[in-house]
Amino acid sequence: MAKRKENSTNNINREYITTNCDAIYTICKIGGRWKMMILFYLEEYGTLRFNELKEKTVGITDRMLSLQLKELEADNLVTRQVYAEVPPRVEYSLTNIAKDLLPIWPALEDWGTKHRALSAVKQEDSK
Amino acid sequence: MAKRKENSTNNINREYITTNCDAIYTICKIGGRWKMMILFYLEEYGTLRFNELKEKTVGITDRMLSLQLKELEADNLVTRQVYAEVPPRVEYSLTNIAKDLLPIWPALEDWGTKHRALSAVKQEDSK
DNA sequence: GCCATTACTTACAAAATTGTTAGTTACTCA
DNA sequence: TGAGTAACTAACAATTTTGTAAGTAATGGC
Repeated sequence: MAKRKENSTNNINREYITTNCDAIYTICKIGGRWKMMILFYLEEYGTLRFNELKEKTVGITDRMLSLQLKELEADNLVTRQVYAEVPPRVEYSLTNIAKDLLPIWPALEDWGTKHRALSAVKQEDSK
Repeated sequence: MAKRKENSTNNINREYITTNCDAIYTICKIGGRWKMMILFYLEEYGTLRFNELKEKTVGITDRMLSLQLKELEADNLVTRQVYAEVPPRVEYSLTNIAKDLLPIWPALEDWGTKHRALSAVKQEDSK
């Protein structure tokens, strides 16, 4: 997200919706293109440096990784540890509240798996 | 979503990610601005007409409602019943696979509630 | 014939997100 | 002196999503 126009209808609608529904609020927090992948890898490895995340996250660019990490940090889902070295070393890891998301993951995956299978069947049917 | 450019990096990344992670796939299916609200109201009322959905979904326009419903239908989350009357009557309701999402809802809400509370505290702290 | 009704669609515009390319910083090591 | 490194940032462009405003169709009732 770049800065948003405070008073655009678009932004007003988003605000209204996320303020009134905590489930949508949740989806918004993790809905960025690369966010769930980042969370996933941080969960798997515990702590990762910028470049390590970049290698694992196929297709991501420096810029997007930086943006997504910054948002995750601002949302308190990820912590950023800077070591005063040169070249720099920066380590990212999950916060506790981010870890609280993990139990929901399997349910999301299962539904996705099921839905995908169902869609595949429908595709076949319509041949 | 309007039609996508098949071979844009943007689209390729999305495809790749959603193809390789069912949890992200799930989030994508329900991530449209108004989709969760629509699903929510259909769950609450069982069946709703276009205009009924529009009244309940504060801020939505005809166009957006139409778009979101069309995607939900294409994704098999919503069924569309047309009655051959004039003026037209069209009724929307949830499919079974959409209903399978409902058990995940509370977990999403709880996390959102918790995260929001935590953020509020942080706001206070930094004053 | 004219209006009202419902569920849309169309053409356009604004806003938000994502991607591309080329830096920058500050220090270390050869 | 000059290259190399890690973790970024900046300027810009493309793509995607969302919103605005104005129509359309078919029919019943006046």
